[in-house]
Amino acid sequence: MSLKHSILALLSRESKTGYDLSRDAENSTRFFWSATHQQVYKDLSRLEEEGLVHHQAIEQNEKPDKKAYSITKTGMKELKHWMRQPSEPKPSKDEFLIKLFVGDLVSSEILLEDLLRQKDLHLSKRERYLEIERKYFKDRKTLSTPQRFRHLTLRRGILSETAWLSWCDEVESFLRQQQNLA
Amino acid sequence: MSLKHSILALLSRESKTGYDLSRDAENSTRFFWSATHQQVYKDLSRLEEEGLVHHQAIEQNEKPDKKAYSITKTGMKELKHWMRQPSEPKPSKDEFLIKLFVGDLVSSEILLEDLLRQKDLHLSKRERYLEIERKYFKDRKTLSTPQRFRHLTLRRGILSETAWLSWCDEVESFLRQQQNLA
DNA sequence: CGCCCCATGTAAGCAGTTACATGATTAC
DNA sequence: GTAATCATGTAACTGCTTACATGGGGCG
Repeated sequence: MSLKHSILALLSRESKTGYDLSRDAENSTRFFWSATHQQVYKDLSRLEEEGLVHHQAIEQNEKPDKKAYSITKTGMKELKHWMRQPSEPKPSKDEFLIKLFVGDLVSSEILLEDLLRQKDLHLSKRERYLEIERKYFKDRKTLSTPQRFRHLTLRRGILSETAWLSWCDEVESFLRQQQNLA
Repeated sequence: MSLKHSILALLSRESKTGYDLSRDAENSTRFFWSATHQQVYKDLSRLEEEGLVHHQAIEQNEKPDKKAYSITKTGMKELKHWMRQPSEPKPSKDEFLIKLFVGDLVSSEILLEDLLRQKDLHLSKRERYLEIERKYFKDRKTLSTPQRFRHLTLRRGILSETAWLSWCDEVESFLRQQQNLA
C-alpha cells in the first residue's frame, strides 16, 4: 500500500517518469522507501487505472521515448486523505539479529566479520547523509517549509544510523572479548 | 527466507509448537521478527517437508491436541550454514516518513497528533525493554554466553527506540513552532 | 569489445496478510 | 453470556522480488 502513496507523494512535487522514480528510490529517499523499477512501473499502471495519475508520452531522439507521469486532482485528494490516517509502525525484521540471538552456535570470528561489514555500511550511509545535510540544510533559518520537512526525514536517517553504530560498538567489544577467551 | 530461519533458530533451543512460536513472535522477539500464526504453520509444514524439522503429536485432555516441533540434524546444519552467510540489511519502510516528506500538504495539527501517538508507542516499547533488561540482564558478569547474546538483541531494541524518541522530539518542536506561526 | 546509462516492460514465483473456520475450557 | 486462552489450519489475495527481454548511445 505505501509504495503507491510514496509515488503519489513524489509526484505531488513534480512530474516524473518511472525511471526517475526508481532512481529516487535508489538514491535520495532510500532510507524510508525503496522499490525496484518493475514494481514502480506496475504501480504506476495501477494508479493510472484508478485515475490517480496520468501520463504524457514524450518522444526523444537519441534516447528512448518516455512517459512523464503527473498526479491528478483525485490523486491529490487521495494522498491528503491518506496523510490524515494514523500511521502504523511496521515491525522491522533483521536477519543479523536472529543470528545473534543464537550466536553461540557459530564461532565469534564469523559473527565479527559479518558485524564489521555492517558497521562499515552504516558508517558510510551516515557519512553520506551528513554530507547532504551540510550541503543542502546547513543554515536552518533560511530553509523553506517543504525543505525543513525534507530535512526532518534526513535527520531520521542520521539518527538511525548513529544508533546502529553505537549498537555495533557494543556487539563488537563483546565479540572481541569472546575471541580472547577462546 | 528469514522467517524460516527464525523458526529454526528458536527451535534450536527447545521444542515448540506452532502456537508457541506465534506467541514468541508477538512477545519476546517481536522487535526483530514478527509473524502471524498462519504464516508460522505454513512454514512449519514446509520445513517438515524439507526435513529440517519434525513433529511429535501430543494428545491432551481438556485442551486441544498439539504438535511439538523439534529441529533435525539437517535443520541444525542448515541453520549454521545460513548463519555463516553475510547478512543483507533490509531497507526499512516507514509510512510516517513519507507523510513528513510532503508534510506541507496537510495541517501541522494532524501530523503532530500522529507523531505524538507514535512517540507514545516508542516510549512504552522502550520502557518494556528496559524492564526486561532490569529483570533478566541486570548483572552482566553472571550471564551465560547464550544469555549475553540475547541481551545484545535486546540492546538493539533499546537503542533503536531511544533513537526514535530523540527524533520524535526534533519533529515535535518543529511542528509546534509551525502551529504557532499559523 | 564490453559495460554503463537511458527507458520500458512481462512472467513467474515467493512471502506475508486478511478473512474465514472450528471447538473445548476457563475466567469475569 | 461473552471474552480470552489454547490449538490448528484453509483460501484468497496483495506486495514485492527475481529472472528475462529489448535496444540505441556514449565511454574506456
